[in-house]
Amino acid sequence: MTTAAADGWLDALAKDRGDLDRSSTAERVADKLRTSVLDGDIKPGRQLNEKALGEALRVSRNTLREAFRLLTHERLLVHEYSKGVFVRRPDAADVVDLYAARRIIECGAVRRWPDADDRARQAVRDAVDLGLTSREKDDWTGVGTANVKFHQALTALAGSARLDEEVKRLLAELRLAFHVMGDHEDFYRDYLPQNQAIVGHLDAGLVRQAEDALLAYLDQAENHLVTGLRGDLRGDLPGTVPGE
Amino acid sequence: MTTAAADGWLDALAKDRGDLDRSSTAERVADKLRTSVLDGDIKPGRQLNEKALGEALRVSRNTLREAFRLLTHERLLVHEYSKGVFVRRPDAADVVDLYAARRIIECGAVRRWPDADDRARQAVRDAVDLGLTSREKDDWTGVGTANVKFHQALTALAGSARLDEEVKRLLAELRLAFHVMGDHEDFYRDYLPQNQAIVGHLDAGLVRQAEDALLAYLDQAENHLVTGLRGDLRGDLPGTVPGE
DNA sequence: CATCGAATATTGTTCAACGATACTTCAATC
DNA sequence: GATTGAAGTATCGTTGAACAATATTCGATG
Repeated sequence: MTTAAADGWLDALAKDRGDLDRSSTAERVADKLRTSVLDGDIKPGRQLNEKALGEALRVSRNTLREAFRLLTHERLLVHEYSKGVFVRRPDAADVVDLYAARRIIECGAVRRWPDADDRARQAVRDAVDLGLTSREKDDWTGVGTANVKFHQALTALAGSARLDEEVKRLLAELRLAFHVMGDHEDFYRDYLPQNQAIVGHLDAGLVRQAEDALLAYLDQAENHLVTGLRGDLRGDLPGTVPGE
Repeated sequence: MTTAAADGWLDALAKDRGDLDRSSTAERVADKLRTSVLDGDIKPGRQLNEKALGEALRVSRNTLREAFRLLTHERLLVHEYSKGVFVRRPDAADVVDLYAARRIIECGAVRRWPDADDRARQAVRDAVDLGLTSREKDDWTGVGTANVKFHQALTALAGSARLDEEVKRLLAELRLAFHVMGDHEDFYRDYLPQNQAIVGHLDAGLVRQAEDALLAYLDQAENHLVTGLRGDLRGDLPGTVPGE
């Protein structure tokens, strides 16, 4: 046995290496576009012109299209044949679908709290703590990201990387819905105490109550978004947007 | 109002139209490759040469690469930078991850049986019936597809198209695992009665028992696959495969 | 026999070109 | 005046070629 347990530094290197070969230009372009879309710099419904974007980012149309594929699969962009790609514009039906999925996944994951890995459980507590400290500093953006971390941590209780990926996609898509209805920054303010309560129940061993609290949160958040989107009845067109 | 509620035939047409614009060569190539991979015609671990495949399918490298992207996102192919794309070869860890996800999603969906749509419930029963008639005809391939349909129907109880898509991907990936361990065609034979039992419990209103039966099935199937894969210790190389 | 390095093969990326499709404009028709 | 139909324009879809970057093969060398 040359690969004894003592010299595990090889594995450590192998793990770090994962960030090295992430050098595909298409992925880098996708990263750039992803943040622009998620931050709301490119509004939902807006078309992404291949030629213009390619010239702006200094990449060829082909690589740009590969980046489009990546983001299309993440449901951040929609591709209409012979028309082009557009920033996704989720509607009320999408939000209902999204929350149906979240209910299944997150509640199922919470239920596995007793069987979950210790680090996974700690990550849930950490996410709530991060939200608390962010609130003390009046950093509401931080509260928002902490909330996302919280739900990702809940999902991770299930111990499936594939599920984690899917929830990541769902939450990113949800962020698009926020931008459609105009980005209320105070959205997460009311939900921090609920996250706290969920963790409290879990640490007390009351898994069922935690699940109910999570369900209540999801119902409330869904309702918030759906009513917000229903009130936003301007422009059914997927393509052009008046602004800019 | 010219578009009165009376003439809803327009909406019906609009719904059917969805199949018309699905005409991208990259997608058609992806369809072809997908069936080849899922049917086991292209073995897991095998590399897909761009030039050779492009000439065989009469498409350019660019479009072929777009097809690769699609299938890579479906986790049927893996892309190693500067080395090429290979048919995915799931290992035991993958199967464990896969079943962790299935447990969460399918059990959560089953639990929503009482709230589910009537057609969704009927689809579950139909899938079991299809399995029964296929078995009577000794059509074991049909039994296999019926089993897939059954679990997709269970998932559909949740009412989320996104969840349905994810489960579709999970099941496709699982099919790859079958091919890795050598494709036991009698795999589904033992599981048909279990599906029957699950539906029986559901129709009797015993949702909890149905969930337990589903869990038992998933444990059993996972174990089946994991032991099958652990016994298959030939070739860690992702690329070349001795055969052909 | 291990190592190094050249030759070869494959992938990564870009570009230019042309056909196909959708959108726009505007005239013709009822 | 509204609808229909026909150019014209802009964009996308697909291809082929080209070169750079990287991996693999294989022979030479010590």
